[in-house]
Amino acid sequence: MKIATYNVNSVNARLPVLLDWLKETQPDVACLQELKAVDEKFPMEDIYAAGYKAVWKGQKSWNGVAILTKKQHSVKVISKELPGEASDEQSRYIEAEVNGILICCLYLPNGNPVPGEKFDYKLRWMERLNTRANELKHYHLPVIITGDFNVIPQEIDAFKPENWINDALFKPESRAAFEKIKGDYWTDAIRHLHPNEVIYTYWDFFKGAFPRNAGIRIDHFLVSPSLKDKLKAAAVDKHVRSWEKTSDHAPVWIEIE
DNA sequence: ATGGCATTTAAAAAATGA
Repeated sequence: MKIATYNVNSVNARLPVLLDWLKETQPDVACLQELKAVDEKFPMEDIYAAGYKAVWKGQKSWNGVAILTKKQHSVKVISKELPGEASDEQSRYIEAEVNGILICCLYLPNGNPVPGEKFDYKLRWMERLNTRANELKHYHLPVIITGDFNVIPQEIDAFKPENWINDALFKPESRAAFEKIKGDYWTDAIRHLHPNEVIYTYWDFFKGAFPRNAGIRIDHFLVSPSLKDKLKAAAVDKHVRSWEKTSDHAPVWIEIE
C-alpha cells in the first residue's frame, strides 16, 4: 500500500500536474494540501476520472486539505478539524479511515514572521496536534499522520541551515514542538528508512532553488509503532518538481506492507 | 538588506507562502 502526501499549492492551477503524477505513481492514498479552493471548486470529476475518489475540506483562497483514495478502498471521514481552538476557521486538517488505517492529513501553519501572531498561532496549532497525536496512541487502528508540517526537523534537512535560523520553519520552538509530538512513539518514516540521506521535499520558486537543489524537508510521515516494521520504501517524486506549472513542493510517498 | 517567483482575488495591487 502506497501512501503519498503532496502540497499542490492550488489544486486547480496544478490539476494537469496532479493528474499526470497520479497516473504515473498510482498511490493508494494521496493526501493533498493547499487546495486554495472552496469546496465547490474542488475538481472532483477529473480526479474521479483518474481513478480516485476524495474527501476534502476547502477554503476560499488559502489552505484546504484532501484525501484521495483509489476507488476500491473504503473511506470513512472521522474529522475535518483539529480540536482545541473553536475560533480557528482555517482548513488545515482532515482525518479518515482508509482500508483499516487512520490517515491524518494536515497543513501546519507556516508561522512567519517571527515573532508575531502567526508564529503564536503555529505553536498553538502544534500543541493542539500534540494533544490529538496523544489521543491517537490509543486508536483502534494503525495511524499515519502526514502532510506539510512546515518544520525543518534537523540541520541535515536544509540545504543551508544558517539561512533559516530566524525562520518559523526552523526556530527552536518549532523544532522542539515537532520532537515533542513525535516523542518515542511516532516514527518519522522518511528519516527512519534513510537515516543519513539528504532529502528535500520543497524548493523555492525563485533564486533558482531547484536547479541548485537548495531545498528543505518539511513534508513528513509520522507512523504508529505497528507500522514501523512494515515500512518497505519511501521516496520523493523529485522529478515532478521540474514539470511545467508545478508546485514548489514535490510529492512524497511511503510504501507499507 | 533586498528581492528574486507563483498564486488568489479581482480588476491594480496587496496578501500569502516558506
